[in-house]
Amino acid sequence: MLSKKNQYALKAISYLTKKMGKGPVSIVEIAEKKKIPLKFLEAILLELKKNDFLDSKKGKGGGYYLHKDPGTVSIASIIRAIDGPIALLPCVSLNFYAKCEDCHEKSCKIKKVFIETRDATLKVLENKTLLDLI
Amino acid sequence: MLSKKNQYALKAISYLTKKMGKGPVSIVEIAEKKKIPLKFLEAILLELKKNDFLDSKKGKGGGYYLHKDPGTVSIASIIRAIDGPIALLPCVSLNFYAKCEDCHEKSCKIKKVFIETRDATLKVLENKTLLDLI
DNA sequence: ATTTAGTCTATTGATTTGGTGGACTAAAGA
DNA sequence: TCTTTAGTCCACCAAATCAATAGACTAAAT
Repeated sequence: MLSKKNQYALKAISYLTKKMGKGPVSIVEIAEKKKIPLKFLEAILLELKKNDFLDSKKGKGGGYYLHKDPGTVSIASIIRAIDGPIALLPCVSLNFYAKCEDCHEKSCKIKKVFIETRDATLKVLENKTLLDLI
Repeated sequence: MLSKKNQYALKAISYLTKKMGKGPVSIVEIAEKKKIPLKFLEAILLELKKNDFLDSKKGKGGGYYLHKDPGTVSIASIIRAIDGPIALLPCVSLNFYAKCEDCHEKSCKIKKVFIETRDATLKVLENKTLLDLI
């Protein structure tokens, strides 16, 4: 399951996608509209900004906004930025690979099942973008 | 990602599937062969037994064994027994459904994406069985 | 009766999750 | 230039979960 943080992140960025082109949106507005704890959302938006999904403007009239073409931002990339691996096993993760100890069998059948699972999952998540959230 | 517990569970049950028909296998043997901490494995096997995946025999010559047709035991069912939900959001889980607060929009687009994801994932995990692990 | 092997309860240390509080900095506008 | 607005950064926290471990108990075989 995705963490609450990730669920909030998706709600927030989806909201910003809808509001795209209408100028920056304040954290307070997003928090109220999407019912997300303010300080928690603060941290989440900052993280999304550091991962280059969002940009922000300080001071009056400031806030966060999406600065990328929403059609090019995959849902998979957002999940990876917030929660990390999408694959169910470290040894089949494309972006967070870690070899599993004692899996000396050259062709681990467990691995095979989870590669197939990963591919099925990613086929959806890599091809869905922010546009699919609005 | 699957918990370590779940990874151990899969290794253990896969080992027992290979050894099927050859009588009970002791926890100690499984622990050594699959490099799983003994006491942790103990708890895991007990849980798998309580979920009716395994049966056991006490005393000398005892141990754990698979008592079901391995072709009928899906990988999805094992994951659910140990880690719980496979879906990425509570509100799209088939077996562990929980409604998400404040998702008053009748057709939540986020939900839609994750239903599709769930279905793609389950299409693999529901159709792979213990036979695919050996 | 002894050995073997599973069962049950409970505790534990480390890490992650889901937050909160408060000080600081940059920008706009009067 | 002062005030207000709004993002940034740091530090901390309680509760839950994870990954085990310890030890006493029970059932079966010889």
